[in-house]
Formats: sequence, C-alpha cells, structure tokens
Amino acid sequence: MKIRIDKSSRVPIYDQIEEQIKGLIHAGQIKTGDQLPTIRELSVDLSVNFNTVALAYRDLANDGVIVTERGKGTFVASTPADDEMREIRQEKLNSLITELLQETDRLGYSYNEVKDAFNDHLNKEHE
Amino acid sequence: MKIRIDKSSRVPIYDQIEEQIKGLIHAGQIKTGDQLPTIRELSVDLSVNFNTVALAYRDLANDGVIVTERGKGTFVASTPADDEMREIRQEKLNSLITELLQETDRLGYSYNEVKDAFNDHLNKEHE
DNA sequence: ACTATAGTACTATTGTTATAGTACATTATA
DNA sequence: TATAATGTACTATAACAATAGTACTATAGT
Repeated sequence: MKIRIDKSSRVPIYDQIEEQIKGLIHAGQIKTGDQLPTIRELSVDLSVNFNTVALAYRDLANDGVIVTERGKGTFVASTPADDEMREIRQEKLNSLITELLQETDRLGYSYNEVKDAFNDHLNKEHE
Repeated sequence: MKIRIDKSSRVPIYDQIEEQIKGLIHAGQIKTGDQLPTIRELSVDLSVNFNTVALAYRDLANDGVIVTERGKGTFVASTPADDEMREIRQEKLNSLITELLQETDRLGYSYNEVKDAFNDHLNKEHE
C-alpha cells in the first residue's frame, strides 16, 4: 500500500487518501477482502492526524468502497466487474486532464502550446 | 479583460484572479500603463465580494505587478522584457503540467496512459 | 479474565478563504 | 466647492480543513 500525500496541495488530505485508495482498487492492486492499513498505522505512515484518516475511511465506508469492522480492521468491499472498474479509472484520468485543459484555457494557453509542453515533459522524463 | 473564475475550484478566487492577470500581462495582452478594471467593477463582473478582488490587487501590487493610485485606478506596472515574459509564461505552463503528472503518478497512471488520454482530448476538442 | 488493537464519536483550537459591512483618503469631474 | 469614484483598512461572521485530545465499543489473542 503505497499512498503518497502532498501536503502542499490544495486537495484536502482526506480527499487524497480517498482518491488513492479508490485508485488502488480500480487498478486492481487491492481486491475484495484485502485489509487496508489501520487508521492509526496509516496516520503514522503519512505523518497525518489520525482523525484525518478516520474521515477518509468514513467517507469510503459511506460510499461502500470499504467495509470497517470494529476491533478487526478495514477491508476492501466487493468491487464492480473488471471492465467497469477500468471505465471508472479511465473517467478519472479524463476528468483530471479536462481540469488541466480548462485551467490552461482560462490562463490563455492554446491547445498547441499545451500539447507541445506536454510532449516535452513526456520525452524528458520517460526516455 | 476576460477573467473567468471557477468558484467550484479549490484554487482560491483571489489566487485565480492574480494568476489570470499575470497571465494577461505575460501573454502581452495588457501592457505597462494599461488600466485594469476597478476593484468594484471586477467584483460585480465576477460576482465576487469586492474584498476578494481587493486582496488579489493588494498581492499583485506587493509583487510589483500592478500599480494602484487612489481615486484613479489600477494600472499595469512596468513589465520585464518580452523574452523574459515568454519564459515566465512557459514556466507556468510547465508547472501546471508537472502538477498533473505528479497527481497521475500518485494515482497510479502510467505515462503512456496519460499520454493516450491526453491525445484523445486534443483530437476530440480541437479538430 | 485481561490486554492490546480496531474503529467511532465527540469537543476544542487554529488557520484559511470568502463574504459582509463600514469608514476613510485621494482623485477626477461636474 | 460638492459629489462620485477609487483604493485602503478595518471588524465580524461563516464554512472548511487539519490537528489534538479524550473516551468509548467491539474484537482478537493470551
């Protein structure tokens, strides 16, 4: 379970935790019944208050993504079919990109500028 | 002066205003001496409290980006040379893309996934 | 039975963001 | 000179995010 938090991000920590756990599930890296780190464990891992992790877990439980059992721990709930998870995962990526494009648009960058800069990044960091 | 605010964004409104005004300057769309909308005008335009706009203008004035004169208005300060502005503009775009790539990385997407999804977007919205 | 471990549920405090309202100083204009 | 418009500077309030501390319930393991 590699969860990484960016404390300088404007995305709330509990939100980052939720998104990353959903991501691990939708990517098939953790599956129905797998145990998640305990609230206190994860809070130490991430150097974050345990109430913040508890909030993330509570939200995930409300969404039916995880199942919590007092005294035992927290587990991945039953998951959608693989193809549906792939779709969810793809949609999440699309929305991230849409957000970027909306912001670059507001800031006055053309599609070509963004495209070029993007390709530069990919070539640099992935050759 | 087309400034667009996304109230649902996690980026604070005053921050969006600052970034967009800097963007207009660095893109050469407004130049030294040009008058910006008044605080009250812009706040009505954006349907935002005028204190929020005042905060953005105060920050920009502290950064030396704009010059304010009581009773008269607010004006674009002297700007760096064109090539330097282009560089600043490019760096801003790069940092936006870097942030996206960091987030997709944290969420477990591969570079290729991001690249493909990105190209899909550009092809769809810009053909 | 006892203890450690889990999750749950509060209260309180701090900092940030946004809104609202008010008062004031300076400038332009009628 | 009087008035309107501009930026400045406060106070107060509300919502949200994160932290801190505490107490509780349920379970596992000895």
